[in-house]
Amino acid sequence: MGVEPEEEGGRDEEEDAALSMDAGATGSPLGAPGPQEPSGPPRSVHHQVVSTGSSSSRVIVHVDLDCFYAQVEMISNPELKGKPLGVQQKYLVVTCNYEARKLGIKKLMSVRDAKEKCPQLVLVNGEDLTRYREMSYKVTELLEEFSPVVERLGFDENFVDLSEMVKKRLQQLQSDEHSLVTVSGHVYNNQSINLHDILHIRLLIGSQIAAEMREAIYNQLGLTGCAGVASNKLLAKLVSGIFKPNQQTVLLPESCQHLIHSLNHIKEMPGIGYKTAKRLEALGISSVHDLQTFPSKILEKELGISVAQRIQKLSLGEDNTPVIPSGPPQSFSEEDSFKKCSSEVEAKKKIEELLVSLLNRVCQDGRKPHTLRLIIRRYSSEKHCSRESRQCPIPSHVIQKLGSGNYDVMTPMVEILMKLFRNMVNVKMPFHLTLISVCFCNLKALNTTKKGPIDYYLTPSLSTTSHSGKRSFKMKDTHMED
DNA sequence: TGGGGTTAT
DNA sequence: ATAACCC
Repeated sequence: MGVEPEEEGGRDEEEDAALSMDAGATGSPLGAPGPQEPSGPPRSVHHQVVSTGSSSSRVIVHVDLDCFYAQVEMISNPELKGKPLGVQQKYLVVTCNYEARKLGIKKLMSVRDAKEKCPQLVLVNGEDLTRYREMSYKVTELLEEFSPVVERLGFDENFVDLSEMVKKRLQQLQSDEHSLVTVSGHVYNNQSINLHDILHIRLLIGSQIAAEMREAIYNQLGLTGCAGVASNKLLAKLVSGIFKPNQQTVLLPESCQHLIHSLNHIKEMPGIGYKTAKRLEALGISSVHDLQTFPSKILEKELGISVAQRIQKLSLGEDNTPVIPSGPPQSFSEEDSFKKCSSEVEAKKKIEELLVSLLNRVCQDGRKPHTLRLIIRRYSSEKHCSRESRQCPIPSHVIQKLGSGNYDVMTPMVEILMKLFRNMVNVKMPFHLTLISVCFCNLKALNTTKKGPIDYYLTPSLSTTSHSGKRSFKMKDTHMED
C-alpha cells in the first residue's frame, strides 16, 4: 500500500477558494482581511482534528429521512400506506406523509385546520416517541457501519464525515481512471463535472457512498430519505433538501454561492434561529447578501463576537465545525403538556407517569444517571413560554438500585422530584402549569463515582479481583435542603 | 405549536 | 439555571 503523504497537500484548497467564482457577481467585499481560516496558529478554542489528518477539504453527507414519524407509522400499520396520514401530538399535526402534503397539509398545522382542509385525513397519535426513537437509533447505527463518525440531529437527520472513506476509495482507483467515476443522484444547479478536478472526484465518490447508505436504510429498515453531499455540514444540510422525497444531491464547490443565495431569508440558514433572526432584522439584515456584506465590527458589537463571527461565516457558506460522533444520548427526558395543572396531587400523578417510562428507558440503557431534573412551564397568557427547572444529584443509594433487582426506586425518586417541585412552585399559592418534564442526565458508565480524579473507588457490590478490602464509601451526594 | 434533543453562558 | 439552537 503506497500511501502517499502528498495528495491534498499539494492543492491546499480552503473551502472558500471556490467562493471567488460566483462571489464575483455579488461584488463581494471580501477584500477586507476577512476572518478566513488560516492554517496558522489556531485562534479558536475548538481544536479541530480533521479526520483526514492534513487537508481541510472534507466530504460530508447529510441524511434526512422523509416524514419520519409517518413512515414509522406506516411500517407499524401497512394499511395506512397510500392514505393521507398525519401524526398528531395534542392538537397539532406534527408531520404527515406525502399523500397528505399533496392535499395541503403542512407540518405543525393544527388538527382543526387539517381536518377542515382534508376531512379524509387519517390521524394517528404520536405522543409516545418510543418506536420513533428506536428506529432513529437503528438508522444511526446503520450509518455508523459505514463510518464511525456520525452525528445525530434530532431523530431523523444524521451527518456523516465521509472524508476517510473517500480517501480509501480513491486509493483503490488507478489514478488515470478517474474518468470512470460517475455521480449518483443529482448535481446541484446542473453544474458540469470536471473529472480532472480532484474535489469533484471526491464529492462524486461521496455521492456514491450516500446512495449506498440510502439503499441500506431502505433494504434493512424500510425507510426512504434524502441525502446531500458537500464539503461541510452547513452545505450538506442545505443541499440535501433540494430534491425532495427520496432523492439526493451533491454540491460542487463552484455552485456554493448559488446555493446559499437561493435562501430567501437568513432565518432559513441553519444556525440562525428565531432570536438571532429578529435581532438581525432590527439591524436591517434580512437576506444572506445583507449578512455577508454587513460590517463585521458592528455586527460583533450587536451580537457578541462569537455569534457574529459564526453566523457571518455561515452566510458565506463556511462552516468548519466537525462532525461530532453523537454516541449514546447525554440525557433522557419525558414530558407532557396540558391545558392546566393546578394542584400538587395532580402534579405528583403526572410526575409518576413520566418517571415510570423514564426508569424503563434508563434501565435498558445500562448507564446510570447521576442527576435528576424537573422542568415546568407556567401558564402565561401570551408571553414567550419559557421553562423553569430545578435539578439535584441522585443519592448514591438510589443509583445503586437502578441497575438490578426490583427494589422500589420510584418512592425515593418521587420524593426528590416533589421537593424540587415545591422548590419551584409555592404550593400554598394558586398556580397554573401547562407542562411538566422529568429528565435524567449526567449519565455515567456503571459503577463509577463522580468525585476524585482517581476512578478506582468502585462501588462495593460489583468489585473486581484486585484490592478487595471493603471500603466504606463516605461520598454522600449532597441532598436538597428541606 | 409537540416531545424531544444539544451546547454555550 | 437559563437561553439559544436543532428536529
